[in-house]
Amino acid sequence: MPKIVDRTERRAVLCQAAVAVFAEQGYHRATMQAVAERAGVSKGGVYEYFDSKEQLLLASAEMLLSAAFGQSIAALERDSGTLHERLESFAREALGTAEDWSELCLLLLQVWAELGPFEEGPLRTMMGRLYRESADRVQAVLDAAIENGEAAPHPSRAAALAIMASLDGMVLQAILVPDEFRSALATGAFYGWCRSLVPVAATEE
Amino acid sequence: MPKIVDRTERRAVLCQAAVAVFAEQGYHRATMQAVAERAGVSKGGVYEYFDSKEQLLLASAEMLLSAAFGQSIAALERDSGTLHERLESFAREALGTAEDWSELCLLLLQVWAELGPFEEGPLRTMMGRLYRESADRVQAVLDAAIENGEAAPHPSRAAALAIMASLDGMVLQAILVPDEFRSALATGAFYGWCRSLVPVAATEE
Amino acid sequence: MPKIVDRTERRAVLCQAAVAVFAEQGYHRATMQAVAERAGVSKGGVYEYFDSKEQLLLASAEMLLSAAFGQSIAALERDSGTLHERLESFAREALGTAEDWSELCLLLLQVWAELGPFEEGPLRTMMGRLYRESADRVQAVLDAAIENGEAAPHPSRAAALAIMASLDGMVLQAILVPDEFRSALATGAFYGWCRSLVPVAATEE
Amino acid sequence: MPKIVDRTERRAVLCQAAVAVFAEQGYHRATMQAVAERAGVSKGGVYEYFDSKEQLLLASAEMLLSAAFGQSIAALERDSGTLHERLESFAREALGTAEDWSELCLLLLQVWAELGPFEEGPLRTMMGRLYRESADRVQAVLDAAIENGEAAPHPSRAAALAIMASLDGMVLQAILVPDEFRSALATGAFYGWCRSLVPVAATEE
DNA sequence: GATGAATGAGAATTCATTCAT
DNA sequence: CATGAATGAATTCTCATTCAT
Repeated sequence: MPKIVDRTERRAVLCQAAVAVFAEQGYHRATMQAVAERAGVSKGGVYEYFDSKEQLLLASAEMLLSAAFGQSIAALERDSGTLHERLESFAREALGTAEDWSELCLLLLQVWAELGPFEEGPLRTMMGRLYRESADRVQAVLDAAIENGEAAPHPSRAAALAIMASLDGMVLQAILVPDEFRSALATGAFYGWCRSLVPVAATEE
Repeated sequence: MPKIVDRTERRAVLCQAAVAVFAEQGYHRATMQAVAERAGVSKGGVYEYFDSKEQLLLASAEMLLSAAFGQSIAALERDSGTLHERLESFAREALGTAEDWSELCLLLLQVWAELGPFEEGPLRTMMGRLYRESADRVQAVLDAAIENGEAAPHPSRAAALAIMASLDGMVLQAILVPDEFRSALATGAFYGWCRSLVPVAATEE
Repeated sequence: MPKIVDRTERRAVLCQAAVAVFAEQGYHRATMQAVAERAGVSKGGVYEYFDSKEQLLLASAEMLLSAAFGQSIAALERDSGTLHERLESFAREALGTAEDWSELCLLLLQVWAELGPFEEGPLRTMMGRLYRESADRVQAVLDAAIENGEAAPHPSRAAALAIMASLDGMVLQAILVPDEFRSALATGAFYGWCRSLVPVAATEE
Repeated sequence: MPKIVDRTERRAVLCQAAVAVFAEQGYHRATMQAVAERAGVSKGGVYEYFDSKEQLLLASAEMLLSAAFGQSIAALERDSGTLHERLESFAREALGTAEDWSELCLLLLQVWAELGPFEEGPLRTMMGRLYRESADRVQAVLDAAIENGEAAPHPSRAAALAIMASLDGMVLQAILVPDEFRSALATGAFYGWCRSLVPVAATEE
């Protein structure tokens, strides 16, 4: 009669611990020991659920990032509200509040550093997929807005990528120049950028 | 009479080797041995010029990044040409050609990952200073353009930070979704974003 | 259920190995590798029980020296026998037999060399405490003997320190001029010195 | 026309520097660099005069110790004064003043630690010779005193070795329990021990 | 002779991973 | 399943020694 544990649940707990520790100490400086302790399990226990540190990073990153990206883009895909309103919601969701955001930013930095210069690798694949999917969804929203005349016709892929790029640039500002980041947040700067990148239809102005 | 060596020159050579190796393998995976070999010196030789791996990263990053940032922003600060022309030059300089750019991007990712969540640390200080200085110089250009009526009055700090953020976001695209990056480059997307972020004066249009 | 190990027992085994290796090769020449091999564990295994080589020396020295000092002084503190008899027992215990003694001497030399010129440091503290405690106990025995008239009244602290000093001087002779040491041992020289340093009461002679 | 330097003079300067550095930092922690700097020469320069660090220790120790031992024993060998007076002079010379003494003690500790458990080795040979010569000279003084009736007949070799041992024990106290050492010095304890170890002729008392 | 840059053999220490219990 | 003791490869950094100038 083996102890019944929900493996999925357990993996999630470990991922959360891993995210916290990796964000705090950096992926390479963090030890499996530290992750295990944070999760309240033994060092060896982690290996019941993940084959290696690398896989733990992969799973942790995927869990956190797909949730975060999904949530913010969902705000853009809502049925209700004008495009501008939804862009503003998106900006608010994406940048969120300082605490979670900070952990997310720090983990992103760690993941980015692990991408490496080569095409291969599961981390690249996952991150690339996430990036493209996110850009696709943003672009779809923009295309729909162009379709129904809310936005002026413009290269929507470029705009989508510009929005993505700005968002990532904000990640860095949050970490590197937090005071500038906070004031940009307060003045709604990121939302403003999104707006500038998406020309509205002439009639709507 | 000891062997004559130009210590500054020597440090530069080591930094170049370090940049290449750190970009290629990642800061933590790279060994001092590998850097030394790349530079054509012995393991111990590196320590004649840098006290630790950390200091090597700091010096390497500072050397590469201040050169790269300086060069591209200089294009923006030129006397000749319209603001738009200079923005385009800036974009071209900043994104440059694939080879050097790639190394720069990869090193940036490594440096970002080393920033850590704490306020302290020489790497943070250096990077923060570089970031602020760059933003300051971009902003100064925008302010001058507003002054002489080339650009419409607008919050220039926000625009400067938006340009910086977009640029950093491009770094990531270059590594993470290189095909999208290349096509964005081909269509002059980054330049377009800079333009959208800087509203021109009504008369000039 | 993890492998059951008695950590205290394990530390003791490692200390014994460390004592042997440090005595044989000298503290600085000895490698952690060598200690580990002597103890039959892997290099990393030592670090499960001691944080550093320095701490290993500290623990090893404390274990060996407190045992050795304690044992010999205990012979002096016995209830039975005259002061002279107990001084002789003490001398015999302290100088013991060649084998253990030699290891003890060699380790002492290593520890002394690590004391350094500064007041601070756990090794100094431990050794200072051990020295004072030993001197205190010897002095207490002398005071008791003065009290009950077995020994003539005399500065007992000075005598205790003289005995300690002579003993340490013997350590050096054992290593440096072993033949003289052995003949001094054979003629009971050290015991004789102790006697000369402790004037007997007039009536007892 | 080679620069004329007095090699013997130069060696002496280097030895003095070596003594200071070895005493201060310990033989193994001290670097040749540090010794060279203290002596005001270049790192490579030391090797003009000594083939290795080990030889530098050997020469330094011999220079310092033979001078120190010689000087104090000379006080014992003087023609003028009673044995007791000369014993007192000896004690004063040997323990000297705190500063020089401290350096001497610290170097002794370092040398002792380098003796190693084996019979061979130039350091052992030198130190053994020095020890025996010193003991011989002390013994000769005692024998002469016995001869002329100043001291009672007694095993003079044992007394000489006891004096040597006590002296070495003082070295340790000076380093390990400096406060006890200083008070022992103030009360003339060491001289007292020497006296107890050398029974005077009955008539003299 | 003197210099100090360069070398490279080591040594302490860390930590992902394994596996006996 | 879970534990945590043990492993050992890998890495940073040190420093005695050499040698071109």
